[in-house]
Amino acid sequence: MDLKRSDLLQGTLDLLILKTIEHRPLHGYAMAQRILETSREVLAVQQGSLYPALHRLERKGFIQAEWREAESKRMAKFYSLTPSGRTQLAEEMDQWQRYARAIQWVLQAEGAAS
Amino acid sequence: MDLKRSDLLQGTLDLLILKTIEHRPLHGYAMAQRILETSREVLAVQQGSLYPALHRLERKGFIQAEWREAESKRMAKFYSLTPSGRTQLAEEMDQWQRYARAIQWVLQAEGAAS
DNA sequence: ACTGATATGTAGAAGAACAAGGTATGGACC
DNA sequence: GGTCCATACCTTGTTCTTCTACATATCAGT
Repeated sequence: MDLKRSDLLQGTLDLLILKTIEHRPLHGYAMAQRILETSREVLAVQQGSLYPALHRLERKGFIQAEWREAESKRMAKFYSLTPSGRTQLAEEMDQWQRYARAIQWVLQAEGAAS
Repeated sequence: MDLKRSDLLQGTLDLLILKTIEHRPLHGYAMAQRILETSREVLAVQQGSLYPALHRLERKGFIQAEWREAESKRMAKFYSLTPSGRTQLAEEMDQWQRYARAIQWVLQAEGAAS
């Protein structure tokens, strides 16, 4: 019952979103599917996390939206990276590598001297 | 001004603490130093994060405290892993590896088909 | 007597993610 | 025509973690 209730590492959602639309615009629903796929079913982004995050990123100017017709023939909001979003993506990738490496170091540290 | 104000990846602090006392008891202050060292100055655990985390972990039964004299000749609270804490550590290490790998997969995913 | 490193702690605020709910459209099937 | 499901968007309220900033005390050295 005291199980982890978090599907995501807090702080990585923005990075995942930005990365997912790096090469082409996508709508929210498709992003979640794509992240689930590329993470091999590990990272399940909830809609209640996704949409607020998209609005946050848009407000900060990192992504911009445009209504277009999706493959399904339904209207959907396609988000694409802005130039500032591209910069942000690069920074967040750096940060992630930095933290992940640092944590790895701690996990591999020797038991220490007596 | 919109800089990341987080020194840590949310959700990893417990893991770092548990790992740091895996082989010998330590007091809080020393844990923070040790994490800073082993992470090569990357992970700076704030005192306002550390002590509440220790109390949380103790309340959950993962660690236990004992007052002892530190090298400095001052009294300090030494925390050690309980059996249940050892199990928890193993689980959190698994989780971390799982997530880190998954995120790496997303970051390395191909730009996708047309 | 003062300073700096050691050592523990709390209060308040911010922020992210989650659970759970709601709305609506298009296609397929009966 | 009616029903169902996958698609697609969104919000509200809650929980949890961490941060900033502060408060306190001891010990060693000057």
